[in-house]
Amino acid sequence: MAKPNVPNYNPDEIERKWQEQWAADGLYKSDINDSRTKFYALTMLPYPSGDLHIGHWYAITPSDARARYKRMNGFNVLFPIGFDAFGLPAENAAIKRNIHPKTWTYANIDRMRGQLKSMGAMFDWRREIISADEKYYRWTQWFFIQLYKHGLAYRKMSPVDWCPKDHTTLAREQVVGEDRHCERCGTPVIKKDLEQWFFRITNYAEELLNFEGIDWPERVRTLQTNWIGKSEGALVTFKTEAGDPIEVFTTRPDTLWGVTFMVLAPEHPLVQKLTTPENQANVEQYIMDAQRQSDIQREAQDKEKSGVFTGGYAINPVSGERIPVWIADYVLMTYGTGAIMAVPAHDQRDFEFARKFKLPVKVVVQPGGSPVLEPEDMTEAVPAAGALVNSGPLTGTPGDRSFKRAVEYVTQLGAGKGATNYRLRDWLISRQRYWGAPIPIIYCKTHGAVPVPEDQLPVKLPEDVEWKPTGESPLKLHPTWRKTTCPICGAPAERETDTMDTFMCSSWYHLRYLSPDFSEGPFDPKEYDYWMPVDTYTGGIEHATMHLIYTRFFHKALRDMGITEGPEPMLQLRNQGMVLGEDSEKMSKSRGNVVAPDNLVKAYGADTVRAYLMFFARWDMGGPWSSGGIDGVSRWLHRVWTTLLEPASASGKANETAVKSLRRKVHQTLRTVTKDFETFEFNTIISAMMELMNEMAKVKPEVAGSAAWNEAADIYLKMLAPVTPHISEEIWHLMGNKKSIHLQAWPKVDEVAARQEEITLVVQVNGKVRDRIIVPADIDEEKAKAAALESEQVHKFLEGGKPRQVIYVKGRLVNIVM
RNA sequence: GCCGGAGUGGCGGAAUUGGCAGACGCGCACGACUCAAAAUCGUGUUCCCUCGGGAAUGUGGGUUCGAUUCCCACCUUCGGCACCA
Repeated sequence: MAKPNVPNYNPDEIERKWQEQWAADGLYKSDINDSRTKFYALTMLPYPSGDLHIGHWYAITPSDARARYKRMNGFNVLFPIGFDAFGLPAENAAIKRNIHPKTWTYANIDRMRGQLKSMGAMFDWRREIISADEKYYRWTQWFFIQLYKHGLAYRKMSPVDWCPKDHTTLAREQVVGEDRHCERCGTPVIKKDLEQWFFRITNYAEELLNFEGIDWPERVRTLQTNWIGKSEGALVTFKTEAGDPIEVFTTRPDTLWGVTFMVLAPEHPLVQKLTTPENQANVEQYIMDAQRQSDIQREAQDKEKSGVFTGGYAINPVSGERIPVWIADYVLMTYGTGAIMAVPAHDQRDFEFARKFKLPVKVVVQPGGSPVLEPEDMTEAVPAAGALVNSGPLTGTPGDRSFKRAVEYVTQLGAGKGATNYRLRDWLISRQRYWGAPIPIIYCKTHGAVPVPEDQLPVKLPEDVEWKPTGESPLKLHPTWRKTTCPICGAPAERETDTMDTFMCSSWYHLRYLSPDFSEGPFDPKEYDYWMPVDTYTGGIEHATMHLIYTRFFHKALRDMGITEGPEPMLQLRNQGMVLGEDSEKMSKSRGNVVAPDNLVKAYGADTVRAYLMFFARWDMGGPWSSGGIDGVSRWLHRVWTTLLEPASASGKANETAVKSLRRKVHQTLRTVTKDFETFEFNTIISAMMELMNEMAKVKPEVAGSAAWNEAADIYLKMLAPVTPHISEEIWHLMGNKKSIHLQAWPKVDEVAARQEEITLVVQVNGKVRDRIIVPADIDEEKAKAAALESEQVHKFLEGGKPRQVIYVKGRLVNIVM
């Protein structure tokens, strides 16, 4: 094995040693430095669930490697870490084990901090944040108050999704699946009416659709765009016979003359008034059924249309026709106005409803080229645009203008206007939970909801509470906590007992990293001016429609208050994929396919785990773990160790071509590694490095000791440093260097050395490769073609015939077409 | 149903975006070292073959001198949304 004077590669020992040394040297302190360009690399902060799992390693270590690469490129890099420490799992776990959520959470943080340190990442631990710390949530509460003062936080009674097991309100995004179950525990959710706090994220719907100037993955932009769900149409007001307005949103104002009935959501406020006595019983029954339906598991997608007639009528404002008003659960109170105009001829859902309840179908659009539509013959709706028919004064309007003319017409009539509707709803932030930041509001009999004065923040979360589930907000049950006085009049008053959604905490954590101990405000403006915006944000795609929309909204809202600057908080976003178990299934304890990083680090060392995670899959795709695959990476690092450290066995006579070809390979590799770091293509960084090591090991007997060899070793270690920081530091020092490798500059490509002097020209006949010839790289077209035609291999296939065409692709191939 | 990914050897994956398909690694086979094994090193490894070649990147078509790459249709699969008016 190793020669006597070369130590064995012992990852455990050197990793521990260097981690301590780096900490002692303060190697990774990131401070403002006006003489250097900043780079803010942010990775999504973990939730302290107990142990760091392989997914954390997969998200964090390649991000760390890239941050290190940026640092070696001269940037002053900030790569901070912290813990998203409030939230439901702490309460669930605490209940199960009968320990206080705070105890559980902070114990987990201590363990995970140690595990994070074992990664050897370049975190500046002075900047660590924990969102459950008082010094943190003081400012979460402060932001709530700013949003409140600027009219962006409001309270309303609202039917909310409620998990009967977790006893908490769920956001729409926390209710998943066709059966609408709780994201965390899988229990089907029920509805409950509660007074809740909301943020007006919908004010920013339009701006959130604009991704100009930020480099975010297409996928995330599409997810967010669909989530916001913009549609253009018109708001049109129908009137009941009693004169009450029923406003509807339609994307097809051109079909207004085709309305044959209206449908209200069962919860619509006008239902009671519209319902005639003889329909009362039916309507009430239907509303009850509909409510239960949302309570019980909902049936599959192709549910039969259901509904009942209220007995009431409305007047079509454009035609004056008398329109029957129905209620049905396919109309949702939460989208649009909770009422629709039904045009069965041109909308499939309305069509099915009309057929089922024998309501009339009236054709008002005749698509060009198809036979004249006859309502009684139709088997489905015809949603296409076309010239208007049976449409009063608009009859004959061509399809490309009918939308616009219809909007103009209802506007003139005073019966409506063009409108934009969004699927996005305001952000519900109230949680009837203990382990969160208390909402800093005081309710006074005289003054209503009063924000807690800023100098009284934080509103501290009491520790002596009953945090086990009772169905009430735990803070409500505390004997004294809620009792306080009104900040305005001093009269006895009560605190809000709900806490905030943890997405609120994570909407601004990137700002707190800037100055975690700052007490004059949420962040030190000096730090903000230097570090913001975030240059690269990395994390999971699962946050596309939650955290990543909330944090954009937050930034924009704060910008409008003059707290932040610029249109967006994060300039570039990249998502990593997921590491699956060896069985290609999602890792889970019940499947028994969980890969524990701690064990891997023990067995192979952190460097190997880091490199393997970068190597085994495309980072944005992820894939199944392979316990055999990691051996290949481990072998490679051992090879790096011995190849660079063991003295050459034979006395090398460095011949010129060997030196040249080594230098060429080194600089070509440097070029691709540099490019791949920029583009997050981590897997090909490792394979290029492996390839170069294979080459170096091969030529070592010839060139070891030469200047070219020393240069190769130097560049190799610097390229390795971001990926595997410990082994590269150790070899670097064993080779006699004194200063840390992590303070070295990224090497520059020597373009002359990298230049290929000879190339392999592929010679094809009719598109099939028949020969490969070595030619000078700068060969011109004439010579290349001539050389190709001279090839004996080619002659065999030409069979004496004359080429019809000869195609030359510079530096690549000649294709002879017969 | 709609939107968006993905489909390449036994396996994970590469391919400068229209130009040598299968880099790199795993696995496997053979060899060297060893009494032996492990480790290490070396060689080979898409399939078929009559050893001349031929076929092949989910399937079928198209454009092109040339297609993993572009276009059309379809299949499989993974995510997201879903009675959105």
